[in-house]
Amino acid sequence: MSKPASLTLLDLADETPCCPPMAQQSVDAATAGVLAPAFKALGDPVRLQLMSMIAAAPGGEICVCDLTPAFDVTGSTISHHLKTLREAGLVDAERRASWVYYRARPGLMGQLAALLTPNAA
Amino acid sequence: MSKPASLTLLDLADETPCCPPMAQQSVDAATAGVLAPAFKALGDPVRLQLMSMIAAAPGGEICVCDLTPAFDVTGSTISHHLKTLREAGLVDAERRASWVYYRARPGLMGQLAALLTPNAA
DNA sequence: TGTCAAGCTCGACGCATGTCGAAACCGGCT
DNA sequence: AGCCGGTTTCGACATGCGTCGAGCTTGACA
Repeated sequence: MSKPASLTLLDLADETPCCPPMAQQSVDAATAGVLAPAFKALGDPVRLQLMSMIAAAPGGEICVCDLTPAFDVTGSTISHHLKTLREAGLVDAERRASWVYYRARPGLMGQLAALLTPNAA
Repeated sequence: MSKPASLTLLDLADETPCCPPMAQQSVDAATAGVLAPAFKALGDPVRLQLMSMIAAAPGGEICVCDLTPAFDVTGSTISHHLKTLREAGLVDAERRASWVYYRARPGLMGQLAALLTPNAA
C-alpha cells in the first residue's frame, strides 16, 4: 500500500525532511514524480512572482485584490495561476467576506530548497 | 545588444548572490522572467532525475551513456532533456572521445535554493 | 429582494512541450 | 577508406499550457 503518489504530496507538504540535497544523493523516480510538479508550478514568471508576493506578504497573507493589479494579465488568468499554485501544494486559500486571502505553505518550499541546497557538508 | 535575457542568465549562473529568500522580499518581474525558466527546466520528472544524477555524480561528472539506460525513454528524448538543462544554465557538457560528459553548474542552482530558503532569520 | 463587486469556472484559441523514429554528425577502430 | 557505436538534430505528432472573454457563485449592503 506504499502507493507513491497518494501519500507523498501531503507528506512533503508537511515537515518531513524527505530528501537530502540532490548534490549528495540522486532522487528516485517516485520522488521526482512528486517534486517535479512543484518546480513546474514555479516555472512560470507570473506564478513565481505571485508565489513570492504571497510568501513575502506582511502578516503572512495577501488578498487576491492586491495581487491582480500587479500584473498585466486578466483576473481570470491570475485566478488560474493561483489554482495551479494551490494544487501544487505551495499555497493555501481562505475566503473572508468578499475577499480571498492566500498564504504560503512553507513545507513543500522547504523541501525544494533542501533539494537544491549545495553540499550541506 | 543590451538584451536583458543575454546577460542575466550568465550573471545568475555565476556566483552573484542576486536574490534574498522570496519569503523576505518578493521578486520583481525581470528577475522572475530569468529565474522561472530554470524552475521550469526542473519541472519535468525525467529532467529532475537527470539533474540529480548529474549533481550527485562521483567525480562531478557523468557520461550520457550512464544516464540513458536509467530511463524508459529513448536516447533522443534524453538528449533533448539534457539540451533543455544546458540551455537553462544548469549543466555543462563536454565531449571526450566518443562520449559526452555532463557536470552540474552550481551557480544557478544555488540561486534557486536561496530564493526558496525559508526565512533565514 | 435586487444589485453590485470579488473571484472562480468554462470553453476556446494558439503556442509550447514531451515523445518518437529516422537521419546526420563525430570520433575511434579495423 | 570504410564501418560502427555514441550522441545530437530533424520532422512529426499528440498533448499540455497560458491567455482571454463570458458567465457563474458568493457574500455584502441598501
